[in-house]
Amino acid sequence: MGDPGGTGSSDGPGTPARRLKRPTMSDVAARVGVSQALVSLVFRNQPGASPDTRRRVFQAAEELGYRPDTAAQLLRRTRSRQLGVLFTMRQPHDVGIVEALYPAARKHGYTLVLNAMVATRGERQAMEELLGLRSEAVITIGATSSWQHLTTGATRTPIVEINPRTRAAGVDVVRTAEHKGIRQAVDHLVALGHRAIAHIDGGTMPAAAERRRGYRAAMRRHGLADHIRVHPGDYTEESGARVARDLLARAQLPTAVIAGNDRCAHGLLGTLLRAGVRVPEDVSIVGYDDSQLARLSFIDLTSVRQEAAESAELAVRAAAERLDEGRTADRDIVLDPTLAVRGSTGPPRTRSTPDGDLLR
Amino acid sequence: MGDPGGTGSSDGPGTPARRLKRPTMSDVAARVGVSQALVSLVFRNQPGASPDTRRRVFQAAEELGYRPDTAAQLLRRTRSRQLGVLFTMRQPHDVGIVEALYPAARKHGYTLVLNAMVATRGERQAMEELLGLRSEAVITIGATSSWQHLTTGATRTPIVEINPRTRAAGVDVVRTAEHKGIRQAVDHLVALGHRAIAHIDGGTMPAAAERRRGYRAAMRRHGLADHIRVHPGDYTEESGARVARDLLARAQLPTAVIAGNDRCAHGLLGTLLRAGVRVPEDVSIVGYDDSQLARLSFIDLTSVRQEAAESAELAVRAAAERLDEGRTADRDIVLDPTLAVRGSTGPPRTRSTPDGDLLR
DNA sequence: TTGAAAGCGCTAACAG
DNA sequence: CTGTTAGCGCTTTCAA
Repeated sequence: MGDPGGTGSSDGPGTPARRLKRPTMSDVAARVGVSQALVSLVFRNQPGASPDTRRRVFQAAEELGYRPDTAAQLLRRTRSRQLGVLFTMRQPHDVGIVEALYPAARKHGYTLVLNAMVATRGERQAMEELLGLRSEAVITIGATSSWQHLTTGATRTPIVEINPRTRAAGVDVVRTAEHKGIRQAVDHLVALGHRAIAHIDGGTMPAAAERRRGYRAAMRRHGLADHIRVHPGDYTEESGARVARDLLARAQLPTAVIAGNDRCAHGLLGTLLRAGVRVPEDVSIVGYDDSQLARLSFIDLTSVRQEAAESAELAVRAAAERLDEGRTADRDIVLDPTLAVRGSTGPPRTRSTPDGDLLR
Repeated sequence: MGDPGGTGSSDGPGTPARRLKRPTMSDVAARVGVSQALVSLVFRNQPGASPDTRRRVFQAAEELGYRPDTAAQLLRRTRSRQLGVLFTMRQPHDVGIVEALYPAARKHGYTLVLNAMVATRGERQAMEELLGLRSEAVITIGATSSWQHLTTGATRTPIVEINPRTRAAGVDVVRTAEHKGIRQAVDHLVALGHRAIAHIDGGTMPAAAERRRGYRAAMRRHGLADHIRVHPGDYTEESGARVARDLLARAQLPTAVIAGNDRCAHGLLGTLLRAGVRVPEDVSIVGYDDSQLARLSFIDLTSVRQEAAESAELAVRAAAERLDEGRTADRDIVLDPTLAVRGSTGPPRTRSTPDGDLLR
């Protein structure tokens, strides 16, 4: 092996990046003996070339190792048909949405350009790049809208925000009816006989405020206002673990806890189990997201489900409506979550303590 | 709010994608009263424009909402200075590498183009797209090299594979000395007094074969050939959970298990804990990757560490060497892992069973 | 069914 | 310091 296709070692060190030019459409055209424009036709599957020509074009392309140049296509085409995606890789549910975005985009005739938000590269810079790459619209997942000002002016790129952390005007939003999800969780626990139901919130994370409000409202609806306990947290395992340690240090545990998301629930569950607390016998736990984590056999977490595929499809559709159908009014799409009941919730143990009220 | 920047609602439905043309360099140039080329200079921070001109150019650009067009830059520039990244979002360690790739690329003057491998879009298609986007080189993470044939011919794009699943010629590889990692794990366990040390392998996943071989070799080196037990698995939590259930069904548990990666160890740990087995008192567990999972307080997994940042830096450097220094010979870069000792390993309980040998 | 020609928005080389 | 010129590789329109 070593050097297929080339007299090769004429590059020595000190010869930066002198690679053979990659073949262009004109090269293919020349080889077949047709015009370059016709080759373009063939590659775009447009009518107007004889079957024989098509065959010869493809064959020549193959022989030359020709590959269409996206930059040139993008530059010349009226539409890029690309959607930018701004996402984080650390939340399992967000990853699920990204994965679901691929088929959704394809269905609407779009292609995806990913851009991750990582610590060393803010949301803002990522958005900037996406816009430079001719994304016709940008879909953000769990972002903070801190780039709002970037997309002002005459050429406003449509933005669709999935589960945004903050609310912004002039964009489409696809989100979950968080209060309904939380209410289902509370209803489920109350139906099992729980009263002391605590909540670990998500601080400033996406949707955390609504989940917190939903929890309070649902508790009050059941006449359990006195049992409302909100423990500050975020969407990480360690915040769940920390709350677990706090709870363990107290005289009484609540009989049930609704975590801000699955990762937080995981930390709570793991820490409680380690301490010898049984789940759900001693404490019931509910997560949020119904991510892959929740479905693991040894975690088996009751969790509020938001369909990633549905969010993805609706987000792409919202973008397509602006782009292809000229919609200009903002859309606020709210999805109803459902509760996936699993093994982490069950009836509370009726304690034989003299004081009848738990965690009072 | 509703319609900032525009007389607005002249688009109605049925007017697909009629957005105002975005401003170009010429527009900026016209507004300032200089040539377009000069604006280009300014934006590239090249010498050759007066401070005053620069200021005015930037101001005009700001007012117009001008943003450089990447497609045009890419098309015209001799070099794209873009590196394609082919990755999966489901392995925590791989995500860590992607994150580390951003600063590494910037340091060498490159930009990253991400392309995820998801179920509905094979490795091959992802690689195809990356090449179309003018990536000067492609870095893959945990891939199978199934795209090998795509990059043949005269214009070979350099490929750097981080922790590949299969071995290929004509590419650079950055990988871990797996046998050393496993050996450290075995040494650590043996030093603690363990003899019955089992291994859950990773099937066809990246590096699994070498870890398996390394395990066998290390066990033999300690004269523990009779205790070699390889349980088939993969790199998911459920495979660890399944092995845990298998082990629990037997008379004797091994005193220690080395899992194929952290996710697998997590499944093993979680399932054993649920069954009332204590870790590390009854069973010690070692993971592999030292991912964020391993560091969680309630998991606290002894694990073989591979530095994501180091892999990322070396991969970018390998690409840069080919691109900027004309290297043509393949490189095989092997990193030494270290063992991060945490709470999931400890001395085995000396059992009071008449038979002195465990799991015989 | 095919071809010619005109650019997309920018960079790079040169000339003033 | 600034302007002119010539394309990058492709799509699009118009003619043949």
